[in-house]
Amino acid sequence: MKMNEIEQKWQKFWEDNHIFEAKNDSKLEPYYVLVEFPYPSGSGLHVGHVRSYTAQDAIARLKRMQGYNVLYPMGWDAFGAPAESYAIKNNIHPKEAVKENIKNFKKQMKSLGFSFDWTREFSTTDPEYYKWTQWQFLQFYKHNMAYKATAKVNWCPNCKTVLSNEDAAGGVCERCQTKVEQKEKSQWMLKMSSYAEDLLKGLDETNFADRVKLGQINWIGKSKGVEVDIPLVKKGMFKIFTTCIETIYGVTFFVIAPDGKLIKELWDDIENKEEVKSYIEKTKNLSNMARTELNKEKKGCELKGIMAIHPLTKEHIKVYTGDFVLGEYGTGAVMAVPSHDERDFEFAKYHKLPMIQVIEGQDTSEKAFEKQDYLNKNCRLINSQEFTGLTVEEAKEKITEKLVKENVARVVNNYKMRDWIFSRQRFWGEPIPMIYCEKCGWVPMDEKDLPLLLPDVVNYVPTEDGESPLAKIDSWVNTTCPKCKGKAKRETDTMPNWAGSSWYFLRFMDPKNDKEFASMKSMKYWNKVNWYNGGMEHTARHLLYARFWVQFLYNIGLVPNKEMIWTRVSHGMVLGANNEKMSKSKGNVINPDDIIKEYGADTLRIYEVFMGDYEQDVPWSTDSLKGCKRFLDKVIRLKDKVIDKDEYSKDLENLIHKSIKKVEEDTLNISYNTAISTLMILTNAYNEKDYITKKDYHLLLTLLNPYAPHITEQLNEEIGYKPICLSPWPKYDEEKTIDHNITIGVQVNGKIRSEVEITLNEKEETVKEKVLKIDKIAKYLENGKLIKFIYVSNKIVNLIIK
RNA sequence: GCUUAUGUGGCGGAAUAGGUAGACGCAUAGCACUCAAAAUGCUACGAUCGCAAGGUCAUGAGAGUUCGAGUCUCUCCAUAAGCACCA
Repeated sequence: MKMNEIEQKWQKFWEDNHIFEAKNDSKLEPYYVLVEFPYPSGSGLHVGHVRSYTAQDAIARLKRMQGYNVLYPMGWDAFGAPAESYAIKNNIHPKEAVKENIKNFKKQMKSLGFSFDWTREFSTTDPEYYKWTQWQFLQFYKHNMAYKATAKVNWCPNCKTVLSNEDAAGGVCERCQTKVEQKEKSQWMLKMSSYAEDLLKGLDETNFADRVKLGQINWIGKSKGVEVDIPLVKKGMFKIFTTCIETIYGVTFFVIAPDGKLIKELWDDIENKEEVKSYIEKTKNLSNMARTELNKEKKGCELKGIMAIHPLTKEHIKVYTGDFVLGEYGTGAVMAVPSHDERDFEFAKYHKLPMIQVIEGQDTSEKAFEKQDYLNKNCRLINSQEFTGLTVEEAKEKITEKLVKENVARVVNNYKMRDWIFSRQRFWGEPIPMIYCEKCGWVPMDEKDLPLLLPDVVNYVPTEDGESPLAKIDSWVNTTCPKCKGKAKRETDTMPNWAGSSWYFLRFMDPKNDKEFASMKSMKYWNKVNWYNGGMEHTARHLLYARFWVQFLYNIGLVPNKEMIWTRVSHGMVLGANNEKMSKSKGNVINPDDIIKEYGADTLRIYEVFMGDYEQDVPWSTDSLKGCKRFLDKVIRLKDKVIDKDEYSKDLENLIHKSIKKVEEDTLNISYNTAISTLMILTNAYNEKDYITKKDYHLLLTLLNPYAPHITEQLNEEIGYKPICLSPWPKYDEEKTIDHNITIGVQVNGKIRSEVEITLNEKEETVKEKVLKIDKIAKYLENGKLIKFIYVSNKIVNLIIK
């Protein structure tokens, strides 16, 4: 039988017998294995996809054999800009393009024999699915978690289009290389910032890898500090946020953001309005990149007429605006301590402002003495009235205490994480189900009218002023207000790509439900995603969005757990043979179809997990792939050595039990490469024998099955066993994995000189006796005296000889 | 600049409650089989000195702790990814 016939035969068998279909009403323990569902691009499945799908497939198959009711689903994350660009270019409706691509992806996946439960398949672009995405958006809105606000977008003045951060990388438009501008647009926002603390705390209820947790923590960016009221000489006040309250006596000016609310509040009292206005204008149009170019010189502009009062010394202090202060973070204003902050230092130098050193330990005439250098070094305060002489750490506490007591400050936390900008000026996304009525304002659509379908239009190009293409379709835009029934217009922005992927794992638990996005009963049964795998690039944002979404649903009582994902693992990329990212332009792309055709699906699967550490990037090597083919060929040839005997060969027993243990542990421990090498060792051991028993062979095939399911099923059938996919995973006997005779190293003065064979847990005396009898060791003893005999049970012998 | 990760043969990588570094695979070379090739099998394969026995040096660099360090501590260096004025 040819390889591809074997593959097709078993793929058909699995499908015909519904082997991989998960049951929602099972009595068995559930196990939910999830891989990030792909964006079905026109270029087809990437060998990188194959790597993670194979890895997770191995887990799914193993867990199934262990008797779990395994859910291993697959679907499509098919909204997004690439599909839209493709559609514009080829003049085809994205819906059609997506359909084609999905078909191709699915065919490729099936040819690899992944054990997905295809009965649960869906695409985020299915109206039956995005109906619920829209419905959930309405819940956000109804619980005051969605609001409209102006936010900056990347704008290409040449293409007349809004760009994503990715497309605006480096501050230029990816398509035409024009400099990207910042444009203010009114957009829907989700109040994610209010979940910052919960998202941090929730991490304790997960089993994410440390580096994944860290990614989440960094993205949330919590900092603890003090918010201080700063009164103004004339009238009013503003607030500043600082994490370094100990430097408050070093304040020589204040800086407020040019882009925040604060400057507008102070506007009336500003005397040099023209100058300030032109500064604001100048910074406003700069993209973030251009702003960082100004890094060297801290310019900015004094706010004449505004004079602040130092909260402790009561001195009068100047106020500036400067674009290094961000309107969106903290209070949008900072206290400037040039002696102890590099940015403030440069600003002060530029404006020739005074500096006061308040922490001892370093000269501050040339550069600031910053917190990373003075914290926890027992540095003491100077020039700080009654706090002089205290350590930085003491002063932090005492100064805060005083300010809080005087009721001019509060201890607060700030987070880098902002609210989620939820609008996209694009066609190919979920329409936001909101309606604007002149009389009633923003009104949510009636839930029973969902889904709000994307219209079939011919032109997907955004409008001249950056509105979504939907804005051009009058028949779609014009509607009636659900409240007053008067004339109204639909929101024409669509949701971001992240929306559909924020809850898809819940839908997989109950994909056909047309009453709710998923029933509580199903979600309670499946409980949590046991194992979630995806790329490193998604560990920060996608995971954070998904967790936020789930926590919100939990808080309004719609999901059973605050965290619905238990373990998250991130895989490394598969690079081209030249160690660079695979790309068409570099000509280093490997198409899995070609590999399957030439070497077979099982070979590709084995190679993908054997190629290296799963969490690290690895370059492609066709030579190594051939080695995996050789391994499978060896397994096939072993069949000629099989004798009809239904027990393990005695001399293989120990190795067999060790192998079961190791393959099982490694597979569930993301050490796929060593699981394969264990199987290679077992195969080599079989190969050295003149014959092996049927049972020996069946065992090898079973252990190998999660990785190479086709050929193992075939060989297994040929020796007369029932299908592996219907058989249990073998159990190992701990007692039989133990080696009773072991060889350990013998060191002289810490250097390996010989070895000695001992029995397990052998007593020191007899080991010593044996060691001293070794010729080589005896020789060392002739030239010196044995000072000390070190024996670490079952590990090593070390003789100290002088 | 900050954060994180990673540095082990010609290559991908094994090995961490500190205990024989280089498992497994690839590449390479020699041999066997063959008219030949492929496939397969056997042997060698970190560097270096030596005919050999054996020795010396080796896990990015340098120190340290230890009977013993790829693994622990400190100081550097390099590479990659992410964040980039977060007060």
